Amino acid sequence: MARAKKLTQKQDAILNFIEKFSIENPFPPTLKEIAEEFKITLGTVQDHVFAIEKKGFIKRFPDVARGFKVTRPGDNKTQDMADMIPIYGNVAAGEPIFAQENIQGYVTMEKNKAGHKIHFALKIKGESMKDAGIYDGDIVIVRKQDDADNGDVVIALLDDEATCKTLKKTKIKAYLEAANPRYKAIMNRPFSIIGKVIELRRGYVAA
Amino acid sequence: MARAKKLTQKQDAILNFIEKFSIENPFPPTLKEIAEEFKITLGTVQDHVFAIEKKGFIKRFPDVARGFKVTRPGDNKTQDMADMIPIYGNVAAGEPIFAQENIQGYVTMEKNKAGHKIHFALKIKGESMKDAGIYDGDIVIVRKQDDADNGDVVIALLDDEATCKTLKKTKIKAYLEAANPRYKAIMNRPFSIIGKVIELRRGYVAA
DNA sequence: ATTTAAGCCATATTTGTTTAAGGTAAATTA
DNA sequence: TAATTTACCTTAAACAAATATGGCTTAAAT
Repeated sequence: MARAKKLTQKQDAILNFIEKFSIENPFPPTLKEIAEEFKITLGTVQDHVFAIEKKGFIKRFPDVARGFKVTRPGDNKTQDMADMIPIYGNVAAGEPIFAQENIQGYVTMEKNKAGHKIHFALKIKGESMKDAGIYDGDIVIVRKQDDADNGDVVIALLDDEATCKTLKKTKIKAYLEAANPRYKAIMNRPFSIIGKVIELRRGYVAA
Repeated sequence: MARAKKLTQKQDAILNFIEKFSIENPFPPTLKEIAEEFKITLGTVQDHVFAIEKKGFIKRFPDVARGFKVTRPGDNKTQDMADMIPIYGNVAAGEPIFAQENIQGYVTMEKNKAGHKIHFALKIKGESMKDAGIYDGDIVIVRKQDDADNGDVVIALLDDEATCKTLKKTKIKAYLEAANPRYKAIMNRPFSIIGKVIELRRGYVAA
């Protein structure tokens, strides 16, 4: 079985350069540009690139200018670009949540292949989800959807206020549960789900 | 004032192709590839590309193969504001942490705040920081630095293994503390700090 | 009515980029 | 010890790709 061999130091450095270059520029480098970076000759770069390819870390497109593709074994994720998605502050009841004035900033997120504006972010207020590791001030990234599965952490609209809770579904009914013993479950009030939490982010840099 | 003019249908189609091609391949197309796609000649493509550039939707790099950059005047929020930083897996003692083979993926991060390659990300293993809201499988974003303040969550090198702990500093000595009563503080072993945790990310999408 | 822009074409030239083919030396592996 | 791998080199040739000219037609703008 073609097990992925390890790269040598030099090969690793060159792979690094190719990747960095590809991120900082809209295209991969040429062999010559690699040669210049490392102050070696074209022929030497050929050898290195060939070796790196043989070990399976890049794919080459024959006769194609800048024809590299970094294919780290075990990572099929195409890292193209990022989207900026808005962070909405938690607002008082009655006020519109998705208002332009309510945007507190942006976070970056890997671009999703399909949907476009289906994500947004929300700043968490309060301690009701503390036992699920979601703290006051944390930011959750939400995928818009009007239903979710049992046990999902969701953003629900409750009396016109957005709240973060765990969704519980029984055969009889659905309800919202906090992750903090000091809060009780919300059983008999109407709510609607506006999205599912797909990621949590917490900053440690002092405000 | 050079206001951004609108593209014609044809120009828009070509711009779209360039963008799509750049996403589906690791490099932008050549003029010839565009010509083949639209069944027009090279010269015609030159005209179109020149027009598109003049209207500010792409940037061209002179004499550079595949030297395109799509710069839609609308989404300046997208590209230039994010950096891709690598996620390193937690490795066994003795093995190099910052090796290419150890990169498990990438996360996006807002650019600037600080310098360039001073950030990396690490996947957390274990429950030792659970009471600080850092769970197994979470990803922490780390700023490289060899010292930190009392109370900072840091990544430390302990017997050649990277570990996430809270740094405690007394007048007498510095030590590492877990955030889980089942783990005791690491008091009398040598360690070095490799970075400070500045952000936490947790994915909720099913594995 | 003249100019400008949009779409097209063809050909030639220059530059960019990859590929080919050979060689040297030191370190590692069989 | 012989064979392989790594890391370099040089030179030439082939191919890829961008650029330079120049010319054609139609529709819209001044």
